[in-house]
Amino acid sequence: MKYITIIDLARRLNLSKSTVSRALAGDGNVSKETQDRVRELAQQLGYTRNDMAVNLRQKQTKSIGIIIPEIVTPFFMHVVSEVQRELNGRHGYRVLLAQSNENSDIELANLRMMEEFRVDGILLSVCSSRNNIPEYLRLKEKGMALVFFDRIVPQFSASKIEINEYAKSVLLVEHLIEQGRKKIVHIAGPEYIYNSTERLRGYKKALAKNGIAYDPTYVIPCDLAAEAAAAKITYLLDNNIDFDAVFCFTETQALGVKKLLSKQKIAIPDQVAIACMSGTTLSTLVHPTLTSVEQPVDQIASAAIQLLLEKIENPTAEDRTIVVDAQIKIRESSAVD
Amino acid sequence: MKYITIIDLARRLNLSKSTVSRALAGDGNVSKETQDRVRELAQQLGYTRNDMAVNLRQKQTKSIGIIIPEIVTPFFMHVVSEVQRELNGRHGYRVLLAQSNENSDIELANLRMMEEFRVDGILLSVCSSRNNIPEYLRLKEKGMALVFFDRIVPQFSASKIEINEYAKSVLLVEHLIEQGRKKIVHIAGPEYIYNSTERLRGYKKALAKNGIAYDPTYVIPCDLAAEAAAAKITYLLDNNIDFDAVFCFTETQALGVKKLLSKQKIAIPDQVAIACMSGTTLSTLVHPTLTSVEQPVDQIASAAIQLLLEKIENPTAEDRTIVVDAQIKIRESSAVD
DNA sequence: TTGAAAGCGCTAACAG
DNA sequence: CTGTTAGCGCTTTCAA
Repeated sequence: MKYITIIDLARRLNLSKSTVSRALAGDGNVSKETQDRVRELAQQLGYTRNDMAVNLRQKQTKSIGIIIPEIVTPFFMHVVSEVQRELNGRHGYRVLLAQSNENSDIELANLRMMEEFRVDGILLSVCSSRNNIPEYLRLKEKGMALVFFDRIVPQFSASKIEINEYAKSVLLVEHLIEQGRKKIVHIAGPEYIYNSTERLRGYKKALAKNGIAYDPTYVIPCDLAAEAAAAKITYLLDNNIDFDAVFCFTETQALGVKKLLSKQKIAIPDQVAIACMSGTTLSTLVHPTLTSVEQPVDQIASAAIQLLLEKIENPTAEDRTIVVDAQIKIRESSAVD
Repeated sequence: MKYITIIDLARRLNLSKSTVSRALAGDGNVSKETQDRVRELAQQLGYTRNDMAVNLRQKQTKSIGIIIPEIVTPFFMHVVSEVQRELNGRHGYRVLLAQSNENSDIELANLRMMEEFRVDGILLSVCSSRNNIPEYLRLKEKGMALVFFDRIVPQFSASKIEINEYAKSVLLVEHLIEQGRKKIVHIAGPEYIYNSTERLRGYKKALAKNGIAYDPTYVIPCDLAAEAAAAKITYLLDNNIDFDAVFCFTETQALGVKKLLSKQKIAIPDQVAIACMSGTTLSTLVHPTLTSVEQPVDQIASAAIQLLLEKIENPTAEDRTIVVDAQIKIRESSAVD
């Protein structure tokens, strides 16, 4: 594939390549007339700038990396897609994506890969808030623009987009309480995910606010799989521990719980309500009894871009945290919705 | 961020940069001893090659683009993720992703963007099998490596990964028939998506094979939204058209249908069974009555990579089509599953 | 086995 | 306003 270069243009116009370059860049130091001539020919010949050459010269790659824990949750993909759109279009950045499959080792490999690709910055949502801290530190000290989002690392100082999981959680649990639920089980996320500890905090707060005693029996840490959540519920049933609601960390867990309760002929939501937070189309379509919360994807994306570009432009800029206070919209679907 | 270059290495070792380059490349024309010295220092100083320089020199970008119609269906993301992993790892390619949001104009913009980024090849799953054909042609004639997958364009000659929708469809419909269903509605996809016409063909074939008369009333073209599918079913109900099964084009449609039937107090699957093809975790967890089919994601990904690299290496290579005959696994969930 | 030199396409001093 | 020159980091002849 033969591409037109500024040299081609220069030759045809009897100009030096510098002038052509300037004309194309809209430098100002070039006569209106030549500028027009150059641009017209460029247009006509279908010239497009060779970014590799520019980047080599400029010592940047004009590309950024996004690393997310997994790709099945539509939330992440929505953010990625939005960031991509914005960064491709307005800023001319290439966006490289990698997913870690909830595995810190893969995450590490992904970080290394991005570094090898010499991306100008990395948007990161972590698998675990402890496993790769030394690597985050190394990158940061090396001057890599590194911005965390959603799954952040609380004890690591960096720019972050934090989602107010605590507030969301309080709201959701209070919503259950308002419906008369008092024995609310919390299928929590693993403690190495910060979001999960925040949600737990919200859960406790909601109980306290409403004068319901906190019972540790009702809080069950659990990994992210549907089966794991189902197993926890089975345990409760087997031990005759009574409950009237289940608040899950993830949608997947909620699905697992729902499946199990159905199998046990336990009426949803008459006997037990199920809740989780999520912003997916699927879940609201699907869960007869699911209360959900919407994530402000666009806000998150644009905040992430802002902080990232800030760091890219000025690597020594101060770290900033933007807390996205979700437009919390409780959306209760009826049993047949 | 200061990076070590071969010149740095050369200086410290009193060698020319050519020799260093050769040593690093494992050229062979360099003494074992210098080779070792170079490599050791490189290792020690954390040298990594600057791909931009290489690519500029080599006149390629070592990057490919993937354009998919949407990102919500996990199937696409699984393929993307797999291609990414493989291409990043083994082949050192960067992978750029873009989604067209089921809109041919956006798809066109995405194609243009990939071209501007000078990707070495494009993996494409189209929105419509007619709207952008002139653009596909232009790219192909320009020498761009272009490989279609899943959502292909039958009348356009190019390398493709085709999924045997016909066979899958026959199987699924026959499965319904075996259960005693005779009045099977087909909520079809729009005719500008090839896969949808293939599935329709399969539907007809299954009926014919089993001696069931084909009734056009039962075939309802429908766009991809859940609401659209629900509306079609409403129409059938309002007009007292009797049916005992619904075979949908997409999972989303199936969800819409399910929702509507529930609302109308129609028992699933006792009165009406719902089926669609899909390979998502969600759907099997979620649909009490859904029969699904698994997509061989890895096969698709590796076939796509193979054809793409083939075209990149030799742009004049003949077009090839690989038909992926899904490992068709009917997975029937019980009502409480 | 090694080095010197050219060049990929572009930008940015510097000079005129 | 325009041209000359140098150089980003690397590979690849061509000579030695």
